Amino acid sequence: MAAKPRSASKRSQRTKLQPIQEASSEPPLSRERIVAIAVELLDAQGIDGLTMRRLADRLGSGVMSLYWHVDNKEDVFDLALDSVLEHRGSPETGESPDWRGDVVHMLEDWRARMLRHPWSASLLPRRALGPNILSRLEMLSKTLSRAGVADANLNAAIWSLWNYVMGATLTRASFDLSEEDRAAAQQRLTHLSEHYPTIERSRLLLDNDWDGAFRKGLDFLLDGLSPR
Amino acid sequence: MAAKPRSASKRSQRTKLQPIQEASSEPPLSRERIVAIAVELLDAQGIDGLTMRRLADRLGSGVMSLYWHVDNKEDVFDLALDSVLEHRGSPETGESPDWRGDVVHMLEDWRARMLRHPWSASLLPRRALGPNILSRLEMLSKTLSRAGVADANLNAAIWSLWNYVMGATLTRASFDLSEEDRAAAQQRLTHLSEHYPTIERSRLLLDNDWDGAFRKGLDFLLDGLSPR
DNA sequence: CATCGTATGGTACATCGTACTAGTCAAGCG
DNA sequence: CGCTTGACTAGTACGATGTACCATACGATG
Repeated sequence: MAAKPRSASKRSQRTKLQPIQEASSEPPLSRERIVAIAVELLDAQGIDGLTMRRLADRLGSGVMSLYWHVDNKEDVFDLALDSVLEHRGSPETGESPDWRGDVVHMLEDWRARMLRHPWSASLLPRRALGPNILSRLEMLSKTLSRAGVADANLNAAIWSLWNYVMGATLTRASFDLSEEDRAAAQQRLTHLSEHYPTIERSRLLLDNDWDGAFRKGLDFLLDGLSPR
Repeated sequence: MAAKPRSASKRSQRTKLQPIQEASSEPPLSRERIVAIAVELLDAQGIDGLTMRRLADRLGSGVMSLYWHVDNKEDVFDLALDSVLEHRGSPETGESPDWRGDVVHMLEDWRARMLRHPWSASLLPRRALGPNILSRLEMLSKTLSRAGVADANLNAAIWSLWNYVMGATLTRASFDLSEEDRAAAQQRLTHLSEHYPTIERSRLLLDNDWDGAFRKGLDFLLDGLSPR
């Protein structure tokens, strides 16, 4: 009666030997393979490009076979997101004297990883507390604590940095997707410069130095966070 | 042959008089009515609860009639989002001496509006440069400029605040939706306190004072932004 | 009366996620 | 050896969805 395993791990505990799987075509299905191909598909076709049928096609399997390894499509999204946020805890946990540099480095890596897969930003609005995220939060917490941030401010400080990174990534990803919209917006804006004179003058929407702006804003925030 | 109007305004220019529309049941369709009901539906049923069929039902119209007023479902989402972000430019544009208070007030209003419609956060990842957002950016820009932020830092400052608000709203909305997940996470975390000792100790995931944390983080950021 | 722009809505279709069901194959056991 | 069992694969089918296409209705204008 093949009881469908509960939502948790049903991954092959890889008993003795995998049955040779002659070189014919496809390796056996596995969560890892599903997630990997899902990410490929998302990278290539965007968020709407991922359908269970396409995923199965690319894996050379039947559609319903996926559901043995995965609960549903939501599950695929969650796994794909988590795989993008991968983070191996730095081995030198916390004796570097340059705490600011450490924080900046970790957060820039975080942002860069997500921007390499722009669809990940639009998946953020779902619960996302996988081990990778927790590990990053832990690193933040430890470093800030070490830097002398007061305990009463610690949580607020962590969330501030998290929020900033999420917002910046989201903004960057969505603007990147629609370069022409931005042009159109600036167009409209120039046309309506009577309504929005200040942002028109500062060319807010034409400024393309996203990385620089991210770094600068992060510096503002860290300036404010630094214990005085 | 009834050329379908281009994507722009086809809204009734309300020629002379609407044809009485006897009290039978429904007022005529209009963009405004569609958006209003869409927001109701989204509030009640969440993002997946909005379907064109349901929308038409609630409006007492046929499904395809919607498409006269609206390009497609994406369009409905965009309009709904914009309607949530409504912003009437403050009449006292910029002579208040308390620039910090002005900024905080506007951003808190922004966040509050979005949290009143939690689905709006998950719509953010799309291009969203409607007039309401532009108006808020303009206000930010003007106020910061008045406060003495250097021109070279102005754009970065604006984006920092924007990013922070977006991230904070997104985080808050997604955590709010899954209270039980948070409990489960903290459970898992307590269990794995060896891996995440610092955030376990600071009870990061149990801290419920979102409003306070938002305000505190905003203060950090504004501290860093303030010209020295 | 004829024509046209505005507006409405029914039918139909392709596509989606996935429930249900049946199948295959290897390992364990009598 | 045959039988069972459990891990895994897959075809079929169903209900839901967005929307293209088409027919229609009606007031205003000629």
